[in-house]
Amino acid sequence: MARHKDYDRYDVLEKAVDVFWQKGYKACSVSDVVNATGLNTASMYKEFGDKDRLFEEALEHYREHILSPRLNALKDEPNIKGIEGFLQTIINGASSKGYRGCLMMNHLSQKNSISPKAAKILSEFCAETEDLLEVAFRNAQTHGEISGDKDPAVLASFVMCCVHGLVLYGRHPNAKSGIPKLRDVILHALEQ
Amino acid sequence: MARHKDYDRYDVLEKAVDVFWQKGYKACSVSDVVNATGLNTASMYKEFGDKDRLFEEALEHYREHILSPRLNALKDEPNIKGIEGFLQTIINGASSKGYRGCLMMNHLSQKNSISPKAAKILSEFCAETEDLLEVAFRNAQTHGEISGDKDPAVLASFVMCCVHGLVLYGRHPNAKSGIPKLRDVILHALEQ
DNA sequence: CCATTATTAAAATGTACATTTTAATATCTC
DNA sequence: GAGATATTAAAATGTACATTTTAATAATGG
Repeated sequence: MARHKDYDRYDVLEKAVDVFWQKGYKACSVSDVVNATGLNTASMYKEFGDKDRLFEEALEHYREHILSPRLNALKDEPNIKGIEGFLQTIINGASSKGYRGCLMMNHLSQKNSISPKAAKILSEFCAETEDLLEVAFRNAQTHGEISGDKDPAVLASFVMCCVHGLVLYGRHPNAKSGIPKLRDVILHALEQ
Repeated sequence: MARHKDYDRYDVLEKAVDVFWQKGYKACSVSDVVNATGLNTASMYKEFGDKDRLFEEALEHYREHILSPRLNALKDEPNIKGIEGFLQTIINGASSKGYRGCLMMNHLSQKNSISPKAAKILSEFCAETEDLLEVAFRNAQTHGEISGDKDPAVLASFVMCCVHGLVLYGRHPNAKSGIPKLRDVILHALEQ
């Protein structure tokens, strides 16, 4: 048998996520990832195949370890409370200093530059989130937390749209201080 | 004296906007622009200096000929009607087929890849738009179109955030059909 | 129509990058 | 510890790209 790997796949992906997040797919070279991880170029290619696969794995890692935990709140409490908690998390992020947006949403406008599989990962995560929101809104309606007139699908779409907006709007350094105030405006749209 | 140019600056910029819009700054090579315009590489560099300046000029062209006309509605009618009209324009765009987002907002998540001047153009346009919205909201309040309790700056920030959201959310082919329905939800957030 | 100057076409330069190869080295099993 | 096999370091390959240069060509004013 042969020696063991000198690196940890998890650690490598953490760093890869970091660099892709910071620079974006096109502007992030394999060398950048190699430098950030300390890993050897050959090992990088042996482990991941090519840059596309590396990015796809980084996206999966990001979803699993960064995004999914945020959805758990929505899964555990599929009601208004869960929705408000979810929204608050996004707002806290978007108004925080050094905010870098979301690795996935940052690449929505670069769908043509990434691999089809990577593009699919983005789309599917967004769709999954919107589905969870819709379920939560439907529950909220059943329990009288929101008006029966509302369409849960439309509200889910609205919140999703706001999330996209917050994530992008949070990139304006000047706008940050106003972001927390948006919470009540957004929630008000759900009422009556 | 010497011969005249064989190309038209306006036409070149139209095409450049188109290609940068389609591919994004990093993924769009100078050759791409050269091919799209039919212009010669040397002429391109003679006319614009380098890729950064070309992109900056494309952004200015885009602002002047594509974005500014949309703001005129808001300038001409700085009130609820103007705001609703502005929002409707964004919604129509985002729900249209083959939507490519906004050349400026597409690059918000790539601010690190573009020149500082280009980044400034993005920021300033967004700030200008938000200012116009705030003025319109203030007027609307003065004329009793919205409640006196509301903070015009917060509402402007909210609409701006929704615009960012619509522009990004419109990139999901599946979400398109639901976008027009968001109009009423967004407007409802402004009421009472 | 000539001299001037700008525009062009095409090739050249140099760099950054994705990816591969080569050679050396480490460690696991037996 | 010997052999097998994987991991590494470092150099090499080939391509894409931003930018420059060279040489040829066009058209304008006098």
